[in-house]
Amino acid sequence: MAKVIQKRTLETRARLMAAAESIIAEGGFDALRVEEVVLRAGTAKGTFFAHFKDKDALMERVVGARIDALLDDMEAGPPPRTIDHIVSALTPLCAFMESERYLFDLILRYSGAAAVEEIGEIAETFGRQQQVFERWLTADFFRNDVPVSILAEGIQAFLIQSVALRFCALHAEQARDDRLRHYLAAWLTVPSCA
Amino acid sequence: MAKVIQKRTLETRARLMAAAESIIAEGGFDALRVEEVVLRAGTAKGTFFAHFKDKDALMERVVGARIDALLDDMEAGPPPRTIDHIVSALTPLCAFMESERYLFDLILRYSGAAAVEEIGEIAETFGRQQQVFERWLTADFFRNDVPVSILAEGIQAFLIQSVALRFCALHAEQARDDRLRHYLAAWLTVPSCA
DNA sequence: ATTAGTAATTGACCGCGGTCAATAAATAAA
DNA sequence: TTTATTTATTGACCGCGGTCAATTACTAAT
Repeated sequence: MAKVIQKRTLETRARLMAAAESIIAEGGFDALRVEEVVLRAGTAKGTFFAHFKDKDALMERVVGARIDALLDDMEAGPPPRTIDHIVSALTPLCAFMESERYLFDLILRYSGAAAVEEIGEIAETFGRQQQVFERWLTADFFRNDVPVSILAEGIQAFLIQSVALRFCALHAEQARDDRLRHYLAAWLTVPSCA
Repeated sequence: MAKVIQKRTLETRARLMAAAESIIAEGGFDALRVEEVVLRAGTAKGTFFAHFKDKDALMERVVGARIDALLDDMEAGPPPRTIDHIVSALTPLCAFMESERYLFDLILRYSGAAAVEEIGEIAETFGRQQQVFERWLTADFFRNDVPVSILAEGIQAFLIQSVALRFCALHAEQARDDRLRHYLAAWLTVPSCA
């Protein structure tokens, strides 16, 4: 009862993915149109939806892969020892999320899995992110009066907040790194008892 | 050069708003269709877009008004003195944002003003929220080693995080209030020096 | 009243994501 | 090979948000 995957299927999917990547490379995520994808891939529109549940499912694939690559980099290095280290370790991920408004909204929308049975790629990356942060925090360079899981979730919250405020006309002038540094300094360290 | 506003105009807009409210009352924000709005209001489709820039502009009006009402309640009482007070003061707002996935995404998308010249209703409510939090924090029941503006932004971030994780299959089991309480306890108080 | 000028309304039309019954291609059974 | 069954592909069609040139309703000037 092994589900037979035809070679044709894989080829078609690869063509669709390649078409999508080329469109994104040219005009960004926001510019992707399903009709343009199938045009470049040389298939009918219906074929697209036979391979992907909807347009967002394709987006999740592409975006998930990008974020995974960024997380690979984060995991590669040693745990950061200072707030500044953390901020600079987070910079590539922030920059990616900030690169397009459409992208940021998409990531937020899928950061939580809608259903347990099918957790999307983007939601997976948020789970991974959580693990990376927890590893950083167990290295014991920061406060330990609060469970690392809570601290890690806080980093996630502040990361999103920092990026979100960059899209906000009321706060856009402030540098993202600065803001994030202030948040994390207050979140991850405890004022010395004088 | 005062722009003359015809009575007809106000009536039409009122009918559109009333139609929208009735649809939302019946099926939630997610169920609103522009075609259904104009049908109930007895106008043509084009009329809708003469009164609102797009569908989301109407949504902003309605949602903005609801959030404003909730903020009125928050402002009415005295500043909360404990974490538990804060959490319960935030509960109605959280419950509203959590009531519909579509609504939550909408609020996030418009929480930051896209352009300075036209700040939407929802973005306004986030500015007001900030002010309310800052007032709470200047009452001096919580940590004061960090500027109140930063602390207030943190509350906002944790509030959103708490609601977001409720929509997340990976974390949905935990109560929202509990999570928020843990965040805020770690954020707003400083461990005593023993 | 008549006319000129402005503001509001209309509905046919478009873009684009998504559906589905019909068809074709691949695979397994005879 | 032929037939039966599963799997992939197709494109006409739909839903719904949004546009715009044409039309109608209103207001002010003569």
